[in-house]
Amino acid sequence: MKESTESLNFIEHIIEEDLAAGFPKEKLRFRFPPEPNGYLHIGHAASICLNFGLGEKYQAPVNLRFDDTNPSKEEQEYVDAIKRDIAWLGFRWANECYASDYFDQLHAWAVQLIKDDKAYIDQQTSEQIAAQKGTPTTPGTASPYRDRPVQESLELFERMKNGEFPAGSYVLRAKIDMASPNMHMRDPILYRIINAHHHRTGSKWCIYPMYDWAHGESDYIEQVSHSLCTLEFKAHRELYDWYLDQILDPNKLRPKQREFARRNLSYTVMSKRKLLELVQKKVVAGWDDPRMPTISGLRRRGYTPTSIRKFSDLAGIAKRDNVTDVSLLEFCIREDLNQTATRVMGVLNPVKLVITNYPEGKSEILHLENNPEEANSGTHEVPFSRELYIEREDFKEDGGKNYFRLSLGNEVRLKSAYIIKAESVVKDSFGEIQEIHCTYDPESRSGSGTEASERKVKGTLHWVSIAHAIKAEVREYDRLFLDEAPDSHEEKGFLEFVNPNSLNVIQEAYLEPFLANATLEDKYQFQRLGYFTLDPDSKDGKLIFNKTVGLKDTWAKQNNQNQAQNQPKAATPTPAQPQKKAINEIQQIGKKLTNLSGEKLETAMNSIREFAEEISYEELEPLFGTAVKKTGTRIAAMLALGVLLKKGQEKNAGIDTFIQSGREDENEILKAEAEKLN
RNA sequence: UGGUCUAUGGUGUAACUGGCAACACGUCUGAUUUUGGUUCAGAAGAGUCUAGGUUCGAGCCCUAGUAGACCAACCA
Repeated sequence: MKESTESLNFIEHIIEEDLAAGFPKEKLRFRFPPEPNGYLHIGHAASICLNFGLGEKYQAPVNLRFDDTNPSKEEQEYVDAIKRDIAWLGFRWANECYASDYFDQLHAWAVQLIKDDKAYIDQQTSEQIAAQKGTPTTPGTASPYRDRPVQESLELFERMKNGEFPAGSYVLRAKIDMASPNMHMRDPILYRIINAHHHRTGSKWCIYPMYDWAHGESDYIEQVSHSLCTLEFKAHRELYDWYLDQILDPNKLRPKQREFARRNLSYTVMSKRKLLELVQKKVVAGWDDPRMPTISGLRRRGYTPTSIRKFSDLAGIAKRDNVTDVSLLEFCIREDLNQTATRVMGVLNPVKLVITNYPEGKSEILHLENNPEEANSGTHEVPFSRELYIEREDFKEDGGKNYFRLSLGNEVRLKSAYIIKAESVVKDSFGEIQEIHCTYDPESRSGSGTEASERKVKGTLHWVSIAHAIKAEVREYDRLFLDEAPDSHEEKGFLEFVNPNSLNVIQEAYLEPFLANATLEDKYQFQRLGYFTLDPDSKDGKLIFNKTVGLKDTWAKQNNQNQAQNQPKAATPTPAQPQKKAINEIQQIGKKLTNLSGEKLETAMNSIREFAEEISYEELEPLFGTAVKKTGTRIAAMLALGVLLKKGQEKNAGIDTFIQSGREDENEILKAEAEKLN
């Protein structure tokens, strides 16, 4: 159970308020309403976790409802994928519903609307209707068919339903208000003719309800109490309510729509249309490509339901535009996998290491802890022998003092095995290292309890025995886009930011033999490298592992920083930061002034004086009116004024008043500066 | 240019009916460590878009700006 001190998001506040106002808790009901026209993504996870999370929190039913009102875009494949993803996330829906289940009811209500003279049949082209709609700033004009007699509309609607007309020839429109400032209220379309096979109703219908008509009424039919959707539907709310008003039985629950901001993730895109484009243009291998932000992509990549739910929880729900840093998602998966993943060893970029004093032909079985984070996780066996692979990056002939890995003459621990010392290298004619020759300390075997085994050495390396290693393909992934928000550029399409190196395939990695029995469900930590999971492309005899996410790597970070520092200054492109105006700088610095003291204060005041050299009196004058409590800004203004006066600015009434007010202020600094100018 | 919504450290969210701006990620130290992981201890970083106002007191209320988002599909 959650603690009562936990902070609530604004949706939860609304529900708590409703409850406090007397809404019965047992009538709470939610729904998640996807359109089956694409796969679910991490943005949907926000909505799924919100709705189903609310259901769990209040013990309320949550329906899964497919908004399947447009047969030309929707497919059974998507229905199946969506159900699979939600179930995988660990949520259980109360009912599996379809808007198409309500087509008969919706149609009956539409007929009633016509009879009530609240709807009419229009027979203009979509262009004509669009033109009459007006713009957000100018009112629309009425359709010439707006006052068609009720009986005539009724007959035409019936004939539409019977398939007597071609697609696009007639529509049913609500009769609301062509002058409404809300475009959605300008006689919106309720029904249109579509001749396409529907994944559930087949060819029964050739007229299909529009989203607004179907959605709110579906909520009503299911007696959903809180209909939560994303912000772009805010403007639809008025129509949602209008439709409800037409059919509402006052004895029944009236659903209410509330809107929250959709969740964006940095370095990716989050719209089904764009994701579909990536699939269709073969930028990625499919909806479940591990680089995709889809639930199925993340699953294939190795993300767990726990991590995704945790992410949704941490990211929260609010109403402002956002781009959540992907590092938060990565934190969530690392946190989960650190607790649960089995530790193994694998070498991705091998170099041969020979232990010269280890008997040829000998091998032994060592034991590797399955998970140091979990006390009873046990161990598994790993073979050791004279010839091993280690990572090429784990050896340098001369490493330097910050290099904890293997270098000539230095000792290092082989994880769960022995301490070794590098003695020499064998190179080919290009100078490339072929073999590293070392000696080992036979007394130092891990866990043997000997004094030598307890010895502290700086570094520990992972390794595999060449004779025993199994081969596997390993796929490493980088962000799919190079830009933090690839679809936020007006002049460039998101595809221009695709990262050409988002996939790196290692054809032949060497893994400890334990991994031969890996299953798709298993999660591994390749020690010192990251988390990996088996890809479904794996076949008998050919293992393929996906890298879910790397371990945090402070060493790599440190290296990158050093490299950046060593680069000549001209090569580091200074971001084209628009130069702030001097007056703004002064305001900025001034704000913080009252929090500073000593040297910092001195520095700040001096930089204000410097910036003041570049400003005009006209720019400064408005600051004289700064509220009394904003002392910092007033000090800054006083300092700047001092500079201007020194430069020959004439005193005037405004200046005198400002100086006088400063002299009378409680703040010592302000007082002192004002005195100087008096 | 009409309507609607939003604005809090680098990022994402909190802050109850006005009462010392909090948490997480990220960043940076240091300790521990047979994973340069984990864990632990700590630090820096915002005075809440701007300017007024109400108030003993404003991130929160009021006014006026500014910036961004959404709205004119027979899509959802």
